[in-house]
Amino acid sequence: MAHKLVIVESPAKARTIGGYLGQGYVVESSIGHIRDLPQSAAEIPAKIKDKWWGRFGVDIDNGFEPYYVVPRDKKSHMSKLKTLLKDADELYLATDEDREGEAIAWHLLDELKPQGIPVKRMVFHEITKPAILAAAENPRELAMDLVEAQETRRILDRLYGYEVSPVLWKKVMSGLSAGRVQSVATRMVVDRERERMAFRVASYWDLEGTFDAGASKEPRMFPAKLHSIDGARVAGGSDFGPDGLLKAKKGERVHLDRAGAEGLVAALRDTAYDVRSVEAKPYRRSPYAPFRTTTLQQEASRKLGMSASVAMSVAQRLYENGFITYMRTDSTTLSDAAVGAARAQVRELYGAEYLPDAPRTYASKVKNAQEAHEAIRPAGDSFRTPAQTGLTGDQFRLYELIWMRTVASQMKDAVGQSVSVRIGGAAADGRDVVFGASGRVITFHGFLKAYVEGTEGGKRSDDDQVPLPDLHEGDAVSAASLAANGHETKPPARFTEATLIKELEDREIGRPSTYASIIGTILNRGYVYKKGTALVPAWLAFSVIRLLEEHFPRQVSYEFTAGMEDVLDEIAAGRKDRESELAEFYFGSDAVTGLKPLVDGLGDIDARELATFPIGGPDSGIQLRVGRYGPYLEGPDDEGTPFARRANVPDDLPPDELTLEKATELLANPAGEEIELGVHPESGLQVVAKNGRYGPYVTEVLPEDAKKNDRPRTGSLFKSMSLDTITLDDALKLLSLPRVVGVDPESGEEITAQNGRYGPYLKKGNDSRSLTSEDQLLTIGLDEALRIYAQPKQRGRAAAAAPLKELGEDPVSKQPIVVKAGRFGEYVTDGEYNATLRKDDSVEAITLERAAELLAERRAKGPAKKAAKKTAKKAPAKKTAKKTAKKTTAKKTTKAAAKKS
DNA sequence: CAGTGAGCGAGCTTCCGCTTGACTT
Repeated sequence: MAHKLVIVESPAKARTIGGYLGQGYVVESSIGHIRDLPQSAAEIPAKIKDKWWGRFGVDIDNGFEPYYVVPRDKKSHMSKLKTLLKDADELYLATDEDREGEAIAWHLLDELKPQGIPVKRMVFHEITKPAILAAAENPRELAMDLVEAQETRRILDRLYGYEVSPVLWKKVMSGLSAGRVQSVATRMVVDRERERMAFRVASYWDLEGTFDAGASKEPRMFPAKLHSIDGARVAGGSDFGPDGLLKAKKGERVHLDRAGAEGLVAALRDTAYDVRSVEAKPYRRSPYAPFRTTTLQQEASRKLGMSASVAMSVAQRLYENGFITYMRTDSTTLSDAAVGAARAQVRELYGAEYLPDAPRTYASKVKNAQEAHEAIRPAGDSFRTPAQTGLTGDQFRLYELIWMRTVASQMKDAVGQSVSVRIGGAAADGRDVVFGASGRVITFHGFLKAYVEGTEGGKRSDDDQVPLPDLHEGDAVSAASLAANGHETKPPARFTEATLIKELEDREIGRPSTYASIIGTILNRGYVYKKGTALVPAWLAFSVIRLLEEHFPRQVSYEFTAGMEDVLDEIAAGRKDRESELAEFYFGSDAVTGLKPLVDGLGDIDARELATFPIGGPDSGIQLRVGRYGPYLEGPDDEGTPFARRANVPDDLPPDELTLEKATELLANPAGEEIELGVHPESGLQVVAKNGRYGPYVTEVLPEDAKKNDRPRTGSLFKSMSLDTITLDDALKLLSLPRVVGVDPESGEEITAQNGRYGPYLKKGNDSRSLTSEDQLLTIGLDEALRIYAQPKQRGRAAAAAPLKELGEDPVSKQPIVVKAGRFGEYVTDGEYNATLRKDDSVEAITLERAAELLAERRAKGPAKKAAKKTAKKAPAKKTAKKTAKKTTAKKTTKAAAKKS
């Protein structure tokens, strides 16, 4: 039976639209993008693997032509779509009408290759029956310029991420990442912390009083704050800069200290006051726009305490079950049906007096908004109240929030009056002193009756009312009480998930579908960690951001994405082209330095210097260094040699709390967490257990008068031991290592047993043998040791690893294939070739077919053994080369340092 | 950052955006 095939992006949307279109249409979804650049080495097509640009999946030499692949988990879905297309007499590409949606439509076309049937592009911005029917009636052509713009974005992000990340692997730490969005997000967090570190606290005092307007007034008492003295404003928090100094010129502000404030209180003891001025202004507040992704995330955080990712997954469930419209949107527009539903609900719940005459519309505040969807609102042509939904828990609370916000957006303004009053009097010493009071009275609540936005950090909320008595100029008032209060200025607050997302959106960085995952990325990389709701940058982020700022300033500038968006708009409009824009970004032009020359010219970045941060100024002799195992401090030892003593920095110590005082304290007690186990019966020294760079170990505490070259004995805990359970007995055994097992009667050499980097082993001169268990270190006797030495040195691990699984015979080599565990993880081998299991494989799930496939791939790369022999010969040379390279870098560093000094 | 004797299957990390289940517990 022939039908028209309609493809949208989301399965939930496909269900709804299928209902609207009815007979004759089959509506399916693409489930997002269906193709992408190859994500990892395993996905890169064989024919481009050897090209220098192969790892990007983009033919940089040939117009930046992308190589797209259908990822493995999308293949079955694509064959499903192909099957549906076979019986279709028409294809409607109904993906979202934005840059990404247009690209998905084109990918579908390019991959499905429909033969001999009409293909139409169908677009709509709201999922209502009339809108869908109208869209089906009025299809358009694919906008290829828009697709070009999307490809430019995609390729630029790939070049950025895959070119800059490896720089970090080499210079900072393996596995790190950089990207157009995540690096700027990280930079924001780091910059905020830098501001906090540079912040100098200012302290200031003021006076607060309760004033009495007389028995006839209601309210009779009201609060007021000191405003000015002899015509000069009293300095408050906002008058101080981050340097702790007054921003205003002298004379314009009075800076009160404690003595000044308390003196003024005393001088005002008998003062009579009168009202100097009363200024009333109308207060009017319009409702907030309906939710889009970012505002929903912010309010879910402020009011419901949900993280961005939790809010999104709860919203996803609401969407899939038909309670709300799509939750990843940058639009605040409501469909006509939604406006009607909201207005009906206002009339019903609050009455006609809360309903404005005309529907309210909200223009998008987001500059690069693509508006493919509606605002986030309750679904349907009439809204269900939260109680009518039958929802519970988080879904209920989030639905209620969305429902209230949507209804409130169609209500009248809140109106009232705000009043500002000045009260003056003369102090005993003749100074003229003015207090100020401000109040707000809301006479008509309007939308505030339904919805009040949450606030950050104690700011005044929209519906706060502070009533003042009805005062008039010249009225006499008295002070019922006066108090001097001390205050300190506060550094700028750290970002939270919600405020960082807001900042990113304001700067046009990131998209609704990615805001929550951006936070996830910078948390996962260890750039940032959470302390309560605050995002705190790790020292690692300081290193990385410093490198990026110094060497990729354009790419990590806050304006980079906004500039890119402008270019993409030009491409979408057909005024610029992909190739020349990407060429400028990658190779550079007269105006900008390209990414490739930047990366190629990085030879002598001094990784050491990047990771070093002076504490308390350059002359303190104390610095923080970011090492492979986390941050640590270097400071002067007892003889004053700078940077000679080291101490760990606790993982959860925020950078702005690492002051010179704190660093000195940490250096004075570098021990960290020590567990005292008791006294060594022979040496009389205290034995302690602690965590070190190589894991938990025990050691002796040397007395204070120990010579400088005295080193305490140490020993790693066996794997069977733990810091929680270790006893003094265990520790004494560990400290007894290395243990002399005996003397080889043949050579006269001593055989010792000890623990090392590769586990327990025996040592006789330069000849070593691995042991199978750590306990053998304590128990092995001379006879057994000699027996071990009698055998030839084992290749590989001491015990030949038994195969984990036998799979059967390889179809090509006719050899049995087995799975083994190796140093680099599990692998399959037929005895000649070895192939490591990929990410998606597991020992349990692997089949003979898959193993044969892996081995075939491996074989295709050429003879491993010959290659291995070749490299074995080459290897020493390579090592030497590396060493020389290191030396050269070191020399360069010294030169650079010399130049500087 | 406690200190330490090999000889081996290398292979891969990473971007941003668009979407859901697939897993396991």
